[in-house]
Amino acid sequence: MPVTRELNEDSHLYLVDASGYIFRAFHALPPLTRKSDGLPVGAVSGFCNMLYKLLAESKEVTGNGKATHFACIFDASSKTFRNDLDPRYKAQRPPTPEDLAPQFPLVRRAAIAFGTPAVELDNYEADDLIAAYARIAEEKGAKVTIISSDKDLMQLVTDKVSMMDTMKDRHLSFEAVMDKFGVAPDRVTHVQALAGDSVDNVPGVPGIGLKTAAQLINEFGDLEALLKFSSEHVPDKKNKAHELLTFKRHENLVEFADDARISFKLVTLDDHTPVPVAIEEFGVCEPELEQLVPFLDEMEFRTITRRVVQALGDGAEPVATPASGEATIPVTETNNVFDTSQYTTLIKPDDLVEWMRRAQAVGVIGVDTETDGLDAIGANLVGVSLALGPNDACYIPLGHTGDGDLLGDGAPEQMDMKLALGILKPMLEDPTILKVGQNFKYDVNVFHRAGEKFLDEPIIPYPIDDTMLLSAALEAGQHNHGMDVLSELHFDHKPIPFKEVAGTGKKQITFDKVPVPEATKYAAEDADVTLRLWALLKPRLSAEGMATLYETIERPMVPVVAQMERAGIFVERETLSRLSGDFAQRMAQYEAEAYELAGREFNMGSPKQLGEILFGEMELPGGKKTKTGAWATGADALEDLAAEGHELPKILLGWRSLSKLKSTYTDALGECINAETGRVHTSFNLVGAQTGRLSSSDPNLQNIPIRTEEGRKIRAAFVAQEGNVLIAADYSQIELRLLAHIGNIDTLKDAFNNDLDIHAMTASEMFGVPIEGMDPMIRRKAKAINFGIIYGISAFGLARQLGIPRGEASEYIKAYNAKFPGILKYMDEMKAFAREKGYVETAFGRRIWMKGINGKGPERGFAERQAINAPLQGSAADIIKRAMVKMPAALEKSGLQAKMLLQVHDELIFEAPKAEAEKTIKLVKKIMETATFPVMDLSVPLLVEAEAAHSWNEAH
DNA sequence: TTGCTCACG
DNA sequence: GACGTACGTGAGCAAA
Repeated sequence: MPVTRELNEDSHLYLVDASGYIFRAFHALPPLTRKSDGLPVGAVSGFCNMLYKLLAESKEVTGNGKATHFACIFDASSKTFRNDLDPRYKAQRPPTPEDLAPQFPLVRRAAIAFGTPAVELDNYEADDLIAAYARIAEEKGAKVTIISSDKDLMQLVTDKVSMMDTMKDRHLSFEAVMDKFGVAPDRVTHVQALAGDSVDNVPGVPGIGLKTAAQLINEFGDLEALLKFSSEHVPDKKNKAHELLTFKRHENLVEFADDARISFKLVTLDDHTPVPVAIEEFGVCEPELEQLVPFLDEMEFRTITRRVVQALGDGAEPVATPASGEATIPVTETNNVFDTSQYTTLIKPDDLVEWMRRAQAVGVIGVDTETDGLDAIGANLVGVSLALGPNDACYIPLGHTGDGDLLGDGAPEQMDMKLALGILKPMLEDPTILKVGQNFKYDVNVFHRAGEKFLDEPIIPYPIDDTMLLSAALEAGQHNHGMDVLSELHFDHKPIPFKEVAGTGKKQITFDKVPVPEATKYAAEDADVTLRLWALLKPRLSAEGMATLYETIERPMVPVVAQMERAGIFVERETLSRLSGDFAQRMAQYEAEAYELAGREFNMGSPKQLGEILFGEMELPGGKKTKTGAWATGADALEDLAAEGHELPKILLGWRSLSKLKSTYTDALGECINAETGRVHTSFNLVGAQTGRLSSSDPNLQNIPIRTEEGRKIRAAFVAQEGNVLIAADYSQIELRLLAHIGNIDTLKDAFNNDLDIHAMTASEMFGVPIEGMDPMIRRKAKAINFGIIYGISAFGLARQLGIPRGEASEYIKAYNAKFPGILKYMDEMKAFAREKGYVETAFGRRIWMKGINGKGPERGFAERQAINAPLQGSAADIIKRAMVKMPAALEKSGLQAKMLLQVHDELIFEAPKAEAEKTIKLVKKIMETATFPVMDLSVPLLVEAEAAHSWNEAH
């Protein structure tokens, strides 16, 4: 029990922001469940460890560090007086995760068990109580340490009050606050009131972020002074009222003054909150073993129980722990030693049942599937591997078809598929067991289909984590995220290559033919590596601030995209083969004409032979070499020649486009039609692009032709099935809109807010021509420039794109920068940010690491353009992913049958019953247009155009 | 396997 | 003053 003790100048009060800690621990620490019944206790465990460490340390530290008073402060309920101030406050908070909710009462008990008061007060947040106690302690001359990393508490920092982040083992002092907010702690609330907070839904003033807010407060002193100045000094047409107040900022400060005042109240902690327990009651005492040990025991925390008993007790062994005799090395204690001889092959159902029991006890399991093919939709399940700890992995052969007695022991070679899946299913769907995979979308689909086939109902693994997605969230741009790369990088261990077990080239066999002993080594190792990667990467998520991105965008994509891959899209085989024939005929004509002109036959598909003919034999002028010294025969070069009146290049261009369409699309796509479903099932790579975009392969359905009439005929072969329509919904100008928002460029924002033709507006501004009756060529130039901006423009690139001299392009860029100075500022900021941090960020916090940003020459220029483009392309990717994640539930809630089939970067394709087309379009548009909500409200509207039709060609 | 070319956003 | 460049992908073919 805490003791009563007066506070004076020698006192030191520790205040633990317990509620804040729980949330952070929950996301940062590996999930942990109580062995006996699966009760989730990860946050409780983290809390106990933290308390123990804190109490032990503060005992040892002499002088100011030593705690004389100690208390854990909790939120009492989710509703507080702030909700009455503004109903928006924290209104968008997602519901508490299921496996976190039961831990709150346990953490309160933990605090009490450690002999520290657990304090809370209805209608107030923990932060308010902390503010009140800190004030009281300070008035008595005591020192205060607040255990939290919550920025909302930073306003309390003084020379007596400091903060400590135990997870990062870091003290936050006056300087750290200055660093974060750009103002002294006592001005923090003023800055927050202006900048707002999307996490807590504090409105703030639009267009003012932390940086601007800090500048303004430093200039005007406080919020009221600033608001007063803004309302009293109306700027005139030409002159701003103050150097820091752009017209837009000034306008917003006047218009949203009330929001700012409300925000100020929301962010200001009430340090006169009535305290439910007198501060003198917080006197530190030794925890009482009689109270603490039973609690720790009940939680089944063996390690910490032992520690506590050794530190505080008489050396006696702790109370006996459950006698399960588990020998599993905790997954968190990974090492780099791999021993494939420890892997086991599971043949007997009883052994599998025992593994399921252990999975239950450990609470997290590495899972990998082996199949007889590469695509998750066509391939069959061959085996499953599991891992529960380093070198503690097994393989369950299920569909091996090799001849003979595979193990040579006369035992049955493998378990019955149906029986094994029946045992695995409850574990895979058990909400208290976390399934960890590498590229788990593949395994999700394999399990889904195997369940349907053998158990008459799908197996839907949940909950899951994906090491590939973890790696991409943490290190996009640094390397790719295949298991081999990650294993070598993190463990300096090269897993057995697939080729080693399956062979290569013609002799390659499918996995079902691989002898079980080799299959066990290969497959179990994959599960082992995966689980070790998880133990390494998962805790880094929160530590590096990437948990929200991963949990709200990346991981939820797995089931959504898996469903899209299973759905596939119907493609008319007849249309494709008719086109193939048509193209072949016309190519033959082109070939005949080309041979005639060249004076001999040659391979038109060979750039080498082509170069020799054009620039060697025919001696056409202007030939350029590629970097390897070969003649360049790309479309640009051929077009130049054609423009000079040469016939052969024209023919080649025509032949090339047909050849491309035929080989890549009309021929290849027909081969991709799945025999069972009659549809084409692409594979989406969730980490295909470092910017966060998806990529599509086998076949790539994100590059189906559209720009030419011939190409569109291919798109017309993608159709809805009888009674359905395809719906194509695409974001209009999303990257330019994001440029307007992120770069905070008023002219662009106004244009989008007034629904103007953005390219015409640009042209009008730059060239001083009216929008009405504009020359299409002028608009085209402006459009090219707008695109160029997004790509990190250069005079060279623009000149090439528009076919104009470089000097002219240079003039355009100058004119552009003069008219839209904000964009130059955006570009400089991105470059500077990338140089300093080594990465850039998207709107939703995705990080893209830049290689070579601090290098020199071309390498650096490349990285700089990337730094300009990546936040825009990546933010657009964030947004459409958010829409995709929300979509299935929204459709279901509206009772609509529509299925999402494809994503093409800024476009989603659905198939829906004809009768529901109208309603589906309406809903899809709404979800896509509001995808940033409630976390973010862009300063420009997002516009989605959607249409329904029989074919993809007509729908787009 | 590498380079070239070209389909898409 | 020259360097080299538009950003992000995947696939098929030729040529080694």
